[in-house]
Amino acid sequence: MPELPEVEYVARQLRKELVGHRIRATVVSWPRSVSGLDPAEFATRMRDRLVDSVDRRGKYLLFALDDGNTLVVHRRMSGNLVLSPPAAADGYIRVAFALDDGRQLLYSDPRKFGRLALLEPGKLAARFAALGPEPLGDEFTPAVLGEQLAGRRRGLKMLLLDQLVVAGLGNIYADEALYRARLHPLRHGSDLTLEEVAALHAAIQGVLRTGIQHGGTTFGRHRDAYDEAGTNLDHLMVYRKTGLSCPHCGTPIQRIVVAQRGTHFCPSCQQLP
DNA sequence: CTATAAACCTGCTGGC
DNA sequence: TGCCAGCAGGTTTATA
Repeated sequence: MPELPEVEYVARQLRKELVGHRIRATVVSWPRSVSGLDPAEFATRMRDRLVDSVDRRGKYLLFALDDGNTLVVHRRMSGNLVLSPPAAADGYIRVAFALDDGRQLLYSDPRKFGRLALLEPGKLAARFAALGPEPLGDEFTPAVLGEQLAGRRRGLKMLLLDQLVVAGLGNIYADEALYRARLHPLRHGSDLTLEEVAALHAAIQGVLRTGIQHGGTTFGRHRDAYDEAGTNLDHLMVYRKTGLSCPHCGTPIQRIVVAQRGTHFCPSCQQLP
C-alpha cells in the first residue's frame, strides 16, 4: 500500500532515471486506469513529451512535461511504477510508456484502483490546493500540526488518515506514528497537550523518514522503480502485529477497527485518559 | 462539522 | 486437502 515513503522512494529513483528523457508511444490496456481523458487522446497528448522534473505531493507522483502539463499518478492500493526490463510483463500492466532510449516505464496494478491523469497547470493547482501540509516539508512544524488538530473532535487515527490534515500518511504509518508518540488512536485531536502535539509531530516525521530509509514497506506487492521490495517491514512496531509483544513493555498488541480500518496499538503504552 | 457506508477491484487468508 | 466467503485498504461519492 503505497504511502508517502513508498511514493517518495520511487520518485527519487524515477527523477534520476527519467528527467531529460522523452516518452514515445503510450499503450493503455485498462482504460479506467486513465482518468479524465479518452485513452487514445491520452496517448496522443503524451507522445514525444520530455520529462522536465519528477516530484511528489502527498501520495501523488508528479511528472512535469515540456508542454506545461503534468502527469499525475496515484497508485492507491496495488499500483507500481517499474522501469523495464524486469522480465517485463507481470500480467497486470495497465499502462506502458516507451521511452526514447528503448526502456519502458510500466504501470502495473492488479486491483486497478490507481489512476493516471494529465492535468493543465490550473487544474493541477486546484487539485492540490486543499491537500494538507507536507509532513517532511519546512512548513510542517509542531505549531502547524497543532492548528490542524485544534477544535477537532474526531479521533487521532481518523485525523492522521485525512489527507487534508496531513498529506501522505496511510494506515501503516498512522498506526506507527501513534505508537511512537504513545497516543491512543481514539484520543480527540483537540485534547492533546502541547507536549503531546510535539511528540506526535516528531513521531510522524520519524516513521516516515525511517520508511524512506528502508525503501518503503512491502506488504505483498509494493515494489520500487527497479522492481525491488522495500525492507521497512522489519522496522514496524505495531502494524499487523496483533497479539505480539509490544517492543517497549511486552503487552500484546491489540487490534481494533476505526473507520472500517484495522488499527493496531499497545493498550498499555497508548492509553485513553 | 461529523460519521457512516458503498463503490472501485483482485489476491490472499482463514474457516469449515 | 479444497473450496469459498470475506478481508485488505486509498479515495471519492452518497447519505444522514
